[in-house]
Amino acid sequence: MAQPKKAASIWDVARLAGVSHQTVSRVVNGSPRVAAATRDKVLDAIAELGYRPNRLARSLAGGAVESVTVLTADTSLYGPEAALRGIEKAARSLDWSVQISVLDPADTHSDADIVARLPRAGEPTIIMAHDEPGMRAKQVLLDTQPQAMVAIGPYTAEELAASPWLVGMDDGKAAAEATKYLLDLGHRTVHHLAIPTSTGTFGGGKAHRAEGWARVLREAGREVPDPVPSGWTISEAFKAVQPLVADPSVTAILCGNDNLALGTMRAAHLAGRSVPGDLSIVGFDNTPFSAYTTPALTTVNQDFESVGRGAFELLRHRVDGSNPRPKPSWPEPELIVRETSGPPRSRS
Amino acid sequence: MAQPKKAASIWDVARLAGVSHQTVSRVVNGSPRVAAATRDKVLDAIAELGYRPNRLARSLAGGAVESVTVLTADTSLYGPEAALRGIEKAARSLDWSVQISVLDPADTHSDADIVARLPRAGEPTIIMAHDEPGMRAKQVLLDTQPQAMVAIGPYTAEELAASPWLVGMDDGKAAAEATKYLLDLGHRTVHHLAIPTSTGTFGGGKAHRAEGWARVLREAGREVPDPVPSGWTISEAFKAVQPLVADPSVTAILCGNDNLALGTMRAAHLAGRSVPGDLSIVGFDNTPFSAYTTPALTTVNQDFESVGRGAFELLRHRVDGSNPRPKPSWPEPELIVRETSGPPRSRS
DNA sequence: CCGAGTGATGTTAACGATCACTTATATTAT
DNA sequence: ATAATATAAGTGATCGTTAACATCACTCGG
Repeated sequence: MAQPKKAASIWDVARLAGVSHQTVSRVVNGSPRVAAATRDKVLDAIAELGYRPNRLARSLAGGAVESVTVLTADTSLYGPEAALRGIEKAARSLDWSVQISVLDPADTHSDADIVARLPRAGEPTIIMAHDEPGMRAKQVLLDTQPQAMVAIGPYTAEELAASPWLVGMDDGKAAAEATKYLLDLGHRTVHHLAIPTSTGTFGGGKAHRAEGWARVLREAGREVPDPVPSGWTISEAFKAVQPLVADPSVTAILCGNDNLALGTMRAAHLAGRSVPGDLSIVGFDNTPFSAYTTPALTTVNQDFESVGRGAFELLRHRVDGSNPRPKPSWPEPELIVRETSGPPRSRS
Repeated sequence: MAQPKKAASIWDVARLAGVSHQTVSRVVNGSPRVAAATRDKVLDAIAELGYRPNRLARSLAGGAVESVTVLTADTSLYGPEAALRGIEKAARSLDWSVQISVLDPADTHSDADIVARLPRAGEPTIIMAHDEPGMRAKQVLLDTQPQAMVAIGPYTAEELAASPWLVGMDDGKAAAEATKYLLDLGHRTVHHLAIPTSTGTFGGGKAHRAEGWARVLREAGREVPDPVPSGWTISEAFKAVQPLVADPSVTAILCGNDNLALGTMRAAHLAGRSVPGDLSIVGFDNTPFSAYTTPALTTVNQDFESVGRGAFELLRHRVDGSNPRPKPSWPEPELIVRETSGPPRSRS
């Protein structure tokens, strides 16, 4: 039944309580310099008017910042989605608000476009830098407001050392482990169905997972087959992986993520190849569905939610330096062996 | 290399261009009352300083609103996530910004807590009202700022007529169709693995999908088995559905969403029941993975993204009345028959 | 040749808060 | 009693923008 008139401001509260607006501000912000009696009067007035501070005005006036903007390209991907969840949780616990803005890979964003996403100059920002638009945005903000940005992405130890604004996991190492596991199982080599690289064009930019995989094969003296490029979606993977499942000499495929693995399983099934008998499949990310496919997917667990939280903490540190520089702290990627991987069928 | 000094304001631009700040404002907002020469001067100054308007200040000053807050309980669910994507796209195309705030089902939010999520009183808000916290938030905002809120949720025709702030799909009808389909296939009855109801306690609140299912069974004069309550996650479904898959008299299960269906498929597999031979399974939502499970899941497609876009348009209409009252326009839910459903094995 | 109309700018006052001071009152020390 | 010091509350400026109104220089019709 509230009249849709207009919200109460700090002045309305002050008038009703018979004090100055500044005193109201003190009460709202929990200043100790206010008499108990006055505080109660103000609190009553606040309750009666249903007053609540306008955050916009607050941050305009130079109060606490209390907001983060997340720039991401693909919210339907499990990784970014989980990381976003982590950011949101961490932010909420401190009463920060979270804005999201999606970078559409379809349209080309000028640098100005990207910056225009932010509600104001210097807005604290977290970028999901796992693909081309994300990398682009990362670069723009790095040039514009390096102190108020953090990027989430895969990294190598050297990259992390060089980039105090980077948070993420060592994808290369995780991929290496998974590859080693398959080799130890007795596979002659391991094929790779790869997620798009950060530059969009395969072979161009960084591809941490692919690099880790290739390194292990090289070190083991095995043949390094050409990685097969795929898009992010299951259906793209399904199409891309066809030549691999059709080739009986392929006995193990490391997939760039669980979506790709699911597409691969389906393709293998339709091609009449049994998993893991004829073909071992390993995914990446430990997406919720991966434990419930049949056969259940062997994959690499990644705690994206913790990474998101870590990114938020780092950002907070960089923006106001209040909290101590947080150390990245989350479980290392870990191989979870389920049912889609096994030794190759002994040949001849 | 930008000095992290401080962002340029409209005054800085004005000074550099040798005009008043208001003229800059006119240029920025595309007012026609500005001489071409002046406009150019201002534009140059803007470019030189890298100026961009501060949205906070803008909306404080009574400018266009340009922001929506989305209140949701579970971003990991496909429906809300897709709807959020739709909202974000629609918002972005109009240069609105999107805030999200997650209602944690774990903690109990007081009404004040919920309102405190909003950056300011009267903030345009979209609520995902598919569970208890969402319904609660819906009610609070309905009391507080009915003009600036829209809820997304399942509805029946009557509910929609009564609630000009509601957007969503007719889940009951969709569930009815799926049930009818299974009955037509020859199943004696259809069991139901149900998502949590909007009040959290099963049997309490609305459960549109369950109602549609039950109605069809009743109308067909079939036995209406007790629906089996499940949580939202695959693992909860896997546990909850055990009695159903263990019972050989159960030949068809309508699942409240595709996650539950996946859990059911897995449970059926482990129980040694073949799908669809021994057991038909139908899901809900047409989650991306559903086409790629083996066997591929029969499910009900829902265009959540369009619903999200519709919610945004409706909100915009309600907030400023500028655009015409949008009519809900998106595809009806549609049954997609794939491989998990078929006629029951002829008994005896 | 002058008042009205028009187009391009400038001026001032919000918007809703915080911050840095200043002032008034109460308490304590000398 | 008086100065020194806390403590409580008020005043005014400020943040970056927009809205509303004021001003100024022209042009035009009578």
